[in-house]
Amino acid sequence: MFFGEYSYKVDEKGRVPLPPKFRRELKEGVILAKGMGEKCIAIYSIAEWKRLSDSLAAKAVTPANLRKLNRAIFGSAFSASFDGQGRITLPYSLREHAGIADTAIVVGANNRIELWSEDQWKPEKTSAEEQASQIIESFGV
Amino acid sequence: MFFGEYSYKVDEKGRVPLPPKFRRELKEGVILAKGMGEKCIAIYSIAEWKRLSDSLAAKAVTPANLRKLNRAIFGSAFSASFDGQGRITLPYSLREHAGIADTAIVVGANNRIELWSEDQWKPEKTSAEEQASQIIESFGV
DNA sequence: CCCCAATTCCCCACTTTTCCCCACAATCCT
DNA sequence: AGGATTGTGGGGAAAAGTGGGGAATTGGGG
Repeated sequence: MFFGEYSYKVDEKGRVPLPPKFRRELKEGVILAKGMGEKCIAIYSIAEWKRLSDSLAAKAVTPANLRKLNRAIFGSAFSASFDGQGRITLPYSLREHAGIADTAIVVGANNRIELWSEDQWKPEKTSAEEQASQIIESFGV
Repeated sequence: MFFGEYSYKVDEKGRVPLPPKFRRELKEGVILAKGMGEKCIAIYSIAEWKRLSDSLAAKAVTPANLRKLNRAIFGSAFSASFDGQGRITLPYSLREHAGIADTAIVVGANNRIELWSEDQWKPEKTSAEEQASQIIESFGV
């Protein structure tokens, strides 16, 4: 389970550290993927990635459908592992998709870690918090 | 279950003690979160946090909705544990959100502990007491 | 086929922050 | 009154954040 919000520098080589608490759950490496629907990078543990892609594949009804799905899912996914300093290297295509230049906001989101550019994260954060407090108000959690 | 109101110093490192009575229920550590809607820090036991986040996540209707909700819930949460002196360290972002500088008011609120700055707490306290007495009146407890 | 350039990967180094331990004064309980 | 617990402060060791260098690898061009 991942939580918390952190800010890290991305160096010229596209390397970014993850919080130590996250690393401890990800010793065997990670899968990087485009954030589906959002302009961010999604990071999964290997196990979680398998679970996700399996459950997605099970939903494909026709073979053509499945091939297309596989292309979308696996085509934008990369595996990565940590260097001695606890950093992973972000492929250029993903950095570009998320608009990440020299600073990355690392957000724990339960079963997933997300990387955002500062500019994209600010509005997303406020709108997410608005939605959450609306739900709290109306359902009285 | 948490009761009472206490006042503690927050030192330069952002550490704050919790009342011994609270600590005894929280030996396995705590989850710190933003008080949604209020300018305070909310503290939960691990078990209570899981219960809350699960019941919130259950309210999401679409996958995009759930992703956003997870961002708000998990993104603003941090885990913390006690040092040998019974203190926890408050992340800077949470201290800032609550406006806590060198003094924290610790308030027991049933399933939750809240940390307030002195300035924010005073008006909140009076308005909470007013509302409480109104509610009690109208329900005739 | 060989060589060179560009990239990737791994290691090293430095600075800052965090974490854990120790210390002392005040308070509470017996 | 005395011992144990609690509130508060600080120091030092360890870890984390950041930056860079050089060997290994890859790909393309001569």
